[in-house]
Amino acid sequence: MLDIKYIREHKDEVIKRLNTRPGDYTKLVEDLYQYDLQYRKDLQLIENLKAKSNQTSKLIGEYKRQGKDTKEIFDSIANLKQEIQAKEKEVQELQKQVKDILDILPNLPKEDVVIGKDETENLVIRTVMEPRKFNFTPKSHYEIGVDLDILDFDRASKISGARFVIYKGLGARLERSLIAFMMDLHSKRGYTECMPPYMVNSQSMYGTGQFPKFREDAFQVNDDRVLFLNPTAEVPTINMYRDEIIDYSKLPIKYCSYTTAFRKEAGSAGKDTHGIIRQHQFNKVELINIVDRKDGYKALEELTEEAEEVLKQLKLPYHVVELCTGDMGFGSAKTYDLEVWIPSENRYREISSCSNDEDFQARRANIRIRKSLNEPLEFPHILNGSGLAVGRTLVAILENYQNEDGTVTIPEVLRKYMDTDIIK
RNA sequence: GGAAACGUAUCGAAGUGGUCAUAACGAGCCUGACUCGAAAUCAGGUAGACCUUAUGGGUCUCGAGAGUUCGAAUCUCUCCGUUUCCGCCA
Repeated sequence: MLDIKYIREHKDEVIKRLNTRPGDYTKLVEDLYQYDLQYRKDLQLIENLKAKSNQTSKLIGEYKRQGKDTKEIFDSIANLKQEIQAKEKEVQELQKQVKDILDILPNLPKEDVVIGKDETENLVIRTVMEPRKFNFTPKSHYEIGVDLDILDFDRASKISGARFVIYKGLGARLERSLIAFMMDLHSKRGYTECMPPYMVNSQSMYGTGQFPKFREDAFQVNDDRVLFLNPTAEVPTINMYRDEIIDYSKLPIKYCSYTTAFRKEAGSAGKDTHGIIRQHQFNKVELINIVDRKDGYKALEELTEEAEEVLKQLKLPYHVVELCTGDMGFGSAKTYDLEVWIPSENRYREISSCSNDEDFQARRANIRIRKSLNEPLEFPHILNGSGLAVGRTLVAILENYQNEDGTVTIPEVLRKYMDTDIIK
């Protein structure tokens, strides 16, 4: 959520910066500005009335104790009450209009982020490892997976429908090994391991920015209460601190959370229908940082390098892309994507997205930092990054490590987890 | 699943319709005094949000929401959560 106070004083700048994202935010921000202006005007009015009413009500108590007559006071208070009630509805309505707009405004892109309309204008920052030259035509991961009988799409669709898969045999073990490998790596480097709940409430979905705008992409569980399947470990991990005041000495807070993530993939019908690139259910190790606002961008570089370390150790070719304003997520102020080389597609595909949301989520989730007793509370910067998407990492391994005879060599760092050096 | 109790500040806890909500009483924490230093003791201080032409003034918050009332932490309803006992279960 953007800071309403900032919008009041920098309306035109806010419009200009938001409009570097897709869509036109001019009217929305102008409306917001007007609603807020009227809201504050009415709020003052009503607060004055309430002050008067509070004072008068106190008099009743005193008069009664002293045995005085209270009729006059009752009359004057009845009038006040009517006035307040009439005005209160207006104020609440205005307040709701302000909040409704604030809820759906995305974060301001950081000033230095490259301005562009979509992913074609993203900026490649660095490329690590040359893609391997194949002396045969590389197969796709789903061909490899089916041929080796480690991925089963047909039966998964019998059980659950489209966009589900069954990992079998060494496929299942590879997925499990990757999770363990990633968690081991990050926890050795200062991240606290975390396995949060897979079902979250709507306040949590609001706190990290999924709701209200992206409600249609969430799986909803309707039992005797309403819960949502975790769409990314970012949601439960960051919401651990919702409505909490964190002591400055606890910073930086760094978690690596492993969860299965669930997404409806609403609006991506027809995209990546083959294979496991885009599933309703997938495993992900997520890195979360909560840091002082002055450290946010240093932390973004470090977090990105931490995610890159996974690819480096697996010896997978990748590049780092700075997303342009047109391709950034809702809450992000600046994002680096890691894209891994996919031989069968002859291109790089996203395998991690590392963002600094600055105080956008902190403000929504009401997470604050106390530096000292006589300083006002501050919102921290909150960062998230995949470290990595496990299913897509498995895809990259199957494809990049495939051999001409249809077998797949296991990357060295995974062999102790896999207990074998080849899938055949 | 059955039964009951409870939700007040950092924690414990009092308050059961106005006179104690910045909030009693304990504890913790911070500052100062005493001390070579520490402990002990003593003194003071220890919410947050919002509005405001602001060395000041005001509104809101007792799990959340709604209701009754001139007035609600206190009474009523709904929801959420926690704990205990029984049942069931990995």
